[in-house]
Amino acid sequence: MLDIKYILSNLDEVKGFLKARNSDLNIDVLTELDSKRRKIIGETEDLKAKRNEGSKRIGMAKSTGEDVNALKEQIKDLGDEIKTLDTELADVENKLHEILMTIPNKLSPTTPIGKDENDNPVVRTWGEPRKFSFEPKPHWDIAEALGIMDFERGVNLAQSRFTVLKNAGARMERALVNFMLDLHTKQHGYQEIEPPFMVRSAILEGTGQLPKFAEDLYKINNEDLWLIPTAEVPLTNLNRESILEEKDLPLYYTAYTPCFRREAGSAGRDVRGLMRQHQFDKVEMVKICTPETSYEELEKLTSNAEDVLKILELPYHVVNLCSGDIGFGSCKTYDLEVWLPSQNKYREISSCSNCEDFQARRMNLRYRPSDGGKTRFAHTLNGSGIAVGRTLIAIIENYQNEDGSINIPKALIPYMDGLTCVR
RNA sequence: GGAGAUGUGGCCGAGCGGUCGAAGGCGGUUGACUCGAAAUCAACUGAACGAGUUUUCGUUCCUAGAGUUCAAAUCUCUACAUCUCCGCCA
Repeated sequence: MLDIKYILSNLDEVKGFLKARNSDLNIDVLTELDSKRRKIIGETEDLKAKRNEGSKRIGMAKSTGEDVNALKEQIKDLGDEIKTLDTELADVENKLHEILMTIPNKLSPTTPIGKDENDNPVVRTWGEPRKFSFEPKPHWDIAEALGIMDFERGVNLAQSRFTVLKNAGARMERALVNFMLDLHTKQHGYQEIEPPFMVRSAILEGTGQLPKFAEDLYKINNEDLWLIPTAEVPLTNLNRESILEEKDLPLYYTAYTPCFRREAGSAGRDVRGLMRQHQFDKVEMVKICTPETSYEELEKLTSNAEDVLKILELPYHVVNLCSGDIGFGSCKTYDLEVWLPSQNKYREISSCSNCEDFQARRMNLRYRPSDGGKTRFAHTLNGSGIAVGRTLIAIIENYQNEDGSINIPKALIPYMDGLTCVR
């Protein structure tokens, strides 16, 4: 959520980035609603001050045994007037809040302007795509032949876009989770968290998935609980509604969780294989820091994610998401895209974002500066560290051999009890 | 799931329907004392919103929401959470 004061005093700027985001949201109503709000607050506070004073006088009169009926008569009607105004005020504030909650974040000056994913500039590239002496197969062919993935059984147990991992496949998924968590906790300084996998609506509003993107989420029947679409949600909300001390910042959190997404609107995309599932595993990284350091922290966060790919020796590149492709709550996002030989292109495997104070304002996450000044909203960042299922895909495809076996990346061998090859 | 108890500021803990943002303590900050520290003493010590913006004034917040009243931390109702006992269960 953006600060209403910021919006009203920078209307043109706000309209500019709405346009850059391909949003046709009309924010002119905000001006009117806000002045209406101020007017009602002034009126109701005057009345309340009058009532408080009257009530105080009644109290004093009563203690000296005076008759208070006349005084009561004087302020009797104030209560009704106040109630009417308060209701009006609540209406206006709800309307205002509703609109504010649907306005996307502003953009960093370093976020390129562009229409869609084709306009995302490549920032850097790491590694060389391997030259195959044979036609590389897609991961689903290899994995099914090796008996480490069962797509039919996944569908049978749940529905399409669910998969069963078996034997070395299941084992490698677990190995990757442990490898990533060890890397982030031991090398990168993150605290390991295991959060709830279901959260309340207010929590999803805090990070921005609600109210706008309910159709992407799974909701529990008859309860105010939703399955998390990413660990970003519980991790970022971990310190919500509190005032942190600057000396305790930055906070680094990492967690492994399954993620649940409806994938509404992606019909027909990546229907084969493990690429786009309703349930997938992810190791997430979240940071809470001061405004002064958040862009520096974004660079570090991104390189923490890159380290996973470097150590696993998977070629990738980093793109800077343009204004038309960037997420609702992010000011700046780097996507890591890993090389997939069967598709002959780079595919998203991590997304690292600086949300500045957008989420913090929604969840009332503040900190007190060391100099004792006024409380400020913290900055929040999140990044995949990284998507586990897609890493498994990348390993299978990049490490495949002509005979259908797959080598295990060096760094992963200890996590596989010394297994060097799945055949 | 059933029965009972409880829910006050960073923490502990008072609080008769009236002058309570809330006694007292702990913690924290600053100052005094000290070569320094500890101890001691003193002062200060929540947030948000609105108006003015140098000092200020007003409103709201005692788990959340609703109600009674001129007035609610204090009374009523509902929800949620915690604790104890019983049941069930990984």
